[in-house]
Amino acid sequence: MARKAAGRPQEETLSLWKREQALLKTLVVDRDTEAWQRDLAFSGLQRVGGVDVSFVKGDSVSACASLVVLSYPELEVMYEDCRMVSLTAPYVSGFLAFREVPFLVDAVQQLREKEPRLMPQVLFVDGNGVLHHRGFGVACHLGVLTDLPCIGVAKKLLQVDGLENNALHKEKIRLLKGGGDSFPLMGGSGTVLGMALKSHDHSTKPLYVSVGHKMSLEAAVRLTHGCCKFRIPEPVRQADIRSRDYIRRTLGVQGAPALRPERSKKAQRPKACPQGASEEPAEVSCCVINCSVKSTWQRTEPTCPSPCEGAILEVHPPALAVI
DNA sequence: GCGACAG
DNA sequence: ATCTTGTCGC
Repeated sequence: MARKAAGRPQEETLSLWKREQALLKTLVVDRDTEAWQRDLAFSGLQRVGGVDVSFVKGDSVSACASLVVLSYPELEVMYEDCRMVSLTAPYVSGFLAFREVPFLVDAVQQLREKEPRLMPQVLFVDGNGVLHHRGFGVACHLGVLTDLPCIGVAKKLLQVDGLENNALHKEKIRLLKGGGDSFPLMGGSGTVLGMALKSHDHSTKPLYVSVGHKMSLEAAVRLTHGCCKFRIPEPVRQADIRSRDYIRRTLGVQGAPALRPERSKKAQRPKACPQGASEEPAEVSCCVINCSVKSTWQRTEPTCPSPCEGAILEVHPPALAVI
């Protein structure tokens, strides 16, 4: 049963979301905080993570959230966690995080509790970081809430603060010679918001890299290039492939195209395969912990008839918003 | 009516 | 994000 998309949020909700973004934005660290980030070979970096959310085609509510961890520099998958989720917030440009980030935070929290040794040292996020309407895209949001270094990687240019995908921009793209070449994306205020990166030699379309959290733009661009076997950085690419595959396996061969949420419970088992122990991946329990952030959407729209002001009393890394 | 629009 | 097969090229 394909559920309908939630409509556009009320203006009041968008105001609350903007306030939350403004508050959390003050916690973003846009410089290198780890030793490996300043090393030319990234020595000390062993695990890179990627997250993604894939959707069920006729359904804008059912989706698969995935978190993968790859070894660096080999880029082999060490950990994979896919789970079906029901999205409550609609997609609104500029507010992507309110739709997807609660489930990604949950996935990181699971990993932190069950397999802390596999915690990635940096997370690649499908979407922008500070290259955003209000300087706080999904990569910043996830970074602040998890306290992990994050890199925003978008496939299309978000045209904000004077940035335009115009003829001049396209010409700059055409002038990129080989993989690793990039040019700065300067906002109207004179600030460099991100970089357009040719992720490998034969890629026509660039990647738009921006700082998410706890990492400089220079290191973010260099590491992104270092994680690209193909156009899309391998951590995000694997998260995407595996989440889509998970949906196909879960909803595919059943005959009836109807969604069966009860089946997903059985399938909720992330596999951890440290050091290729055996062919059979170790089972990891996967109970969902309700200690992570409730989305503002869930707090205000369906459940709170009276405006609960979305007051945030306390924020600290990992910055978990508390009502 | 027209352009914009991360995922 | 998703709708969609084969096809052309390295």
